[in-house]
Amino acid sequence: MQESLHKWNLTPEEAIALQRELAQRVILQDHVGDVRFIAGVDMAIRKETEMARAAIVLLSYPELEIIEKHVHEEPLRMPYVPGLLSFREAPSLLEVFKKLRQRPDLIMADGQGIAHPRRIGIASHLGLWLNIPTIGCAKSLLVGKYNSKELGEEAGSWVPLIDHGETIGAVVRTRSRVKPMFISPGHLVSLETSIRYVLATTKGYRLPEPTRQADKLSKEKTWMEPAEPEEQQSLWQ
DNA sequence: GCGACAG
DNA sequence: ATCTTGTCGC
Repeated sequence: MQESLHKWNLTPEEAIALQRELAQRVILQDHVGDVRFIAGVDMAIRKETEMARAAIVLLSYPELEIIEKHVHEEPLRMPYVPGLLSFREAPSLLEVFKKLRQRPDLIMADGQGIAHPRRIGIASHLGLWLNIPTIGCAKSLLVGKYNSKELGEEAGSWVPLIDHGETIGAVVRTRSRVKPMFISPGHLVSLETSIRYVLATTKGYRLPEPTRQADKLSKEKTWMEPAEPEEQQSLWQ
């Protein structure tokens, strides 16, 4: 069962205050046991219908074979606000997580872990809610700086991502001569272990398999029929 | 005041 | 994130 940490329909000010509280609970030491199952989560949006589709894929490890895949569709709840992504996407991701029959030992999310202004990106937030180790696998930078000249062009090379003197993640070349990924611990995992699992689950593509498969599933063309206008409602306006 | 800004 | 066709390269 998921313990309800808090409600989700908050104002931006309330959400930021909540993040400051929750960030204090994030654990950056490894509490990763035997890893046999890794889940990847992602969400796609259909602008015209304002529908969201959350997707989760469970892979075996180290084989990386797909064991389960599920989606959950619902109307968008919140607009996108930089720094508050989890309030837009996490509720849907938690819903689709409920469909898993096998509890994952590790979760990889599309977005930041602690590489966030308040050190609680969507991966950290999900980890706290589920009490499962999580890793943030973002395709672009939110905060922090890094030495791009020191980042090698070959797959596997990485440099630390630093914000105000604090190491908050790593910029990782998952594929040779391709734009790097921005990796950061979410919850219950160290940066070193985060990098290790990202590289161990990357199979010739820029995105590691868990996130790549979830991304693919979320974007599949077949969507549910749009709801009739009278049963549509914007929950944030 | 001016940019920057996960997805 | 989404919109949107072809195209260059391994």
